[in-house]
Amino acid sequence: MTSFTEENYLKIIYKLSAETDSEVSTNAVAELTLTKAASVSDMLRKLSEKQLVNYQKYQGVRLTELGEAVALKVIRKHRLWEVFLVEKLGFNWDEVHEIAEQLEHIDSEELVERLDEFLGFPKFDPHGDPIPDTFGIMPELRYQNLSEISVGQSVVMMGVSEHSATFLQYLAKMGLTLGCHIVVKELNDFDKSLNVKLGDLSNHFISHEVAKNLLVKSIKN
Amino acid sequence: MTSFTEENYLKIIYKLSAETDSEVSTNAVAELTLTKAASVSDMLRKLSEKQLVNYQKYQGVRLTELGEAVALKVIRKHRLWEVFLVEKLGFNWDEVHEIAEQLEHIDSEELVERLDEFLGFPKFDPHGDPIPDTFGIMPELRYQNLSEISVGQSVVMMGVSEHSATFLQYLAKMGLTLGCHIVVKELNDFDKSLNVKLGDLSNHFISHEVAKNLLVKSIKN
DNA sequence: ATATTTTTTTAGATTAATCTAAAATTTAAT
DNA sequence: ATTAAATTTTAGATTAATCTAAAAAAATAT
Repeated sequence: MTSFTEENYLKIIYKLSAETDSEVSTNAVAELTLTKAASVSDMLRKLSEKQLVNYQKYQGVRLTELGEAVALKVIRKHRLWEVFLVEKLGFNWDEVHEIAEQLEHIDSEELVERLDEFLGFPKFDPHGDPIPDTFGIMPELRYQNLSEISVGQSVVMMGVSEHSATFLQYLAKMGLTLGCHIVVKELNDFDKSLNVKLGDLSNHFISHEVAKNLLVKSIKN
Repeated sequence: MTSFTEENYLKIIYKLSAETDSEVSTNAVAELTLTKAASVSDMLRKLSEKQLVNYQKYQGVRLTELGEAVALKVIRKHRLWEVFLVEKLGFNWDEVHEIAEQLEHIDSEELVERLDEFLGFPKFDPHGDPIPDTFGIMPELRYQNLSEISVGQSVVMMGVSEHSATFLQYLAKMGLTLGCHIVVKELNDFDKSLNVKLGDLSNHFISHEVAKNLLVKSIKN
């Protein structure tokens, strides 16, 4: 069995591995778990004993296949519950993360499968993140950041890579929701900020910081 | 804040208090929490410091108003989630207890209220137990046990006072579900077992042990 | 190549929840 | 009203997860 705490470590190691595609450092894990490096060292030793990670002192950590399977199950549950909260209970996309952080640790395979079915086997969560299937398989979607798009291009918003409530609220207020069309009108060289026109024809100023966290797909002409 | 563990203690003290309507003994709590009396003593001291229970050494324990409010919130969540699992996800009534034991500790007022609304503000859970409202108010329903019903009487099944999966499966197999009509045909004096006829006209033998755990309401003629 | 800085690990404590064994208190029985 | 039995509490350990401070290792800079 994996504890609530162990699951959180695995989830975070998974996330960091996916970003960097190499060994994950103790400090990086400490930052996301909101603990100290000393605590992480302890936990990595323990996860290593349980065959959930490959860990060599001072050399960083990687998930084993087993560890990755556990992490993907937690991520699957997190994302399915987020869909439930938004689609069925009417929460906004900026309100569901904290609750899903709790629900993701509920332990019942049967529950997950029935929830999946109840929701109509969704493929993406309310932030556009893909939902792993029962076998932990999740399509790797290679979207671009809005910050990489050149002037004149049209794109569709497919996801966000930052999930804080303030960020999500800011986007919603601007009308930036999943699926919306964006045309890059101007790129301001000095700070890389953008002027964009949305599908509803409204114009907006988007900072580079924000643009980096918007995942988009080019529209094929 | 109350921990997962503290909430379980409060819930169990609530249950035992409701049954006996007097101070609850350390041993009784130990039995239901599946811990030892020594552990319970420790926890009672701690809950007492937090003003959640009134506790005098060697004299048993009672919930304070605060403690009762917390217990009722947990019970509300447990029963609402059970309704969700049965009504929305299609679980049987004997499959939901363990899962609800986990879900009842999810901490979000907003979630509970929205879930309640989503379910249509149910008044009873799948076992016939009443669901406390937002304010912790729960009608006290004075049903009779089937074991107290005399020969010739007609009753409707309103609930069960035993929630184990085996018991619930046994009832379901016999056709004893909430709302079903029962006529007591015979009382066998030597073991107090009953012969009954159900609404579907099937006849059944019911042991005293089972009859004691069936909550019924007389039909007014 | 050595010294300095940064990162990581170890050592030793702390907190929550539990346990066993022993002591204290209450209840029951003669 | 004692004594015996049952219940409850305390004392002292244990486990999981965390911490701070110090030591060790790795990375960086001169």
